[in-house]
Amino acid sequence: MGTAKPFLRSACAVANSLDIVGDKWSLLVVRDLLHGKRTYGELANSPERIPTNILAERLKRLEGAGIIVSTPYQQHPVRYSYTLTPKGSALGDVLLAFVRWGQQHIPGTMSLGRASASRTPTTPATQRRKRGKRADRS
Amino acid sequence: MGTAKPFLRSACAVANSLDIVGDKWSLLVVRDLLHGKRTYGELANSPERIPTNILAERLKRLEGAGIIVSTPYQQHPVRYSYTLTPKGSALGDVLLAFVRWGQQHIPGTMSLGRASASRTPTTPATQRRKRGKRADRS
DNA sequence: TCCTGTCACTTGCATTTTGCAAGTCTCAGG
DNA sequence: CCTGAGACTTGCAAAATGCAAGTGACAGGA
Repeated sequence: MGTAKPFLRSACAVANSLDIVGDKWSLLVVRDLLHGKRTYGELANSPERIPTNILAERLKRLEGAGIIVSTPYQQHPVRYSYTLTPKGSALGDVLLAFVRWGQQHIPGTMSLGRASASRTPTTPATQRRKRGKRADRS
Repeated sequence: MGTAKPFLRSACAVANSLDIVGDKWSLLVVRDLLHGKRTYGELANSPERIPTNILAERLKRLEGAGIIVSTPYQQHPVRYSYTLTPKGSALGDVLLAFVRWGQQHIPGTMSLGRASASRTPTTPATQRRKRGKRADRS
């Protein structure tokens, strides 16, 4: 008997993509991860101020969807470091499309850093941000 | 001088784009419009079956955002025909990025028609679908 | 004329999903 | 012991979403 409902809404790639990352926060988390952020705190401190409960839920969802992986970087209070899988990194192209559209059609917006794409002659990768600006000495 | 808060969440182009089309339905409406659908009924009959109240609201929102325009094609019971503005058509690139990502990473998905982009050597535009009137009771 | 049907929306809720604030846990430092 | 920071959880109140049914204006037929 048939594979039980393979798709949520239809077989359309767009519809299915939106079922995974089609909300207001998921792609922003991916953007931050693409920019090198790795911890919960770094993600929570992005300028958009994602509510912490939503961040926690999105991280679980994205992991469940194979877009990110979490690896413990500390044991006792288990703490995870989040990074993109190839599937997640591939969303860079989508991000880039949004950046281009936004910059072109929403006055005043800008791309805070680059969104990494296959081979695009934009942003000469001249950005080097020191990580952990508040590297607590501990 | 009111502190004209220009941005909802931040100046990031991605965040602002998502504030406009970052929900589960808006981009599907744009997709259909890009595929040539023009009336409320055609949009409502897409395979994803968007709830009619949401469709009505999205159309208003998209028009308010300058992504679509509605022109009456009939007077007495005023009926509108919806079409994309250049700003809306430009979302084709975002759609295309989603299609590519979906096809690559979500097994079984496909692009129902093409999403129109600048210059991309994909999908030789070989689809011609006639609008059928019988949809229910199959 | 009256009845039926279609198209394009609206309205009324019930269910979900956000968002905000505050709380919990664990460990470090003083 | 006390305070504080990091990483999450929990508790709701406030939207947003989804479903079904309703409405208004005709077109077409009996």
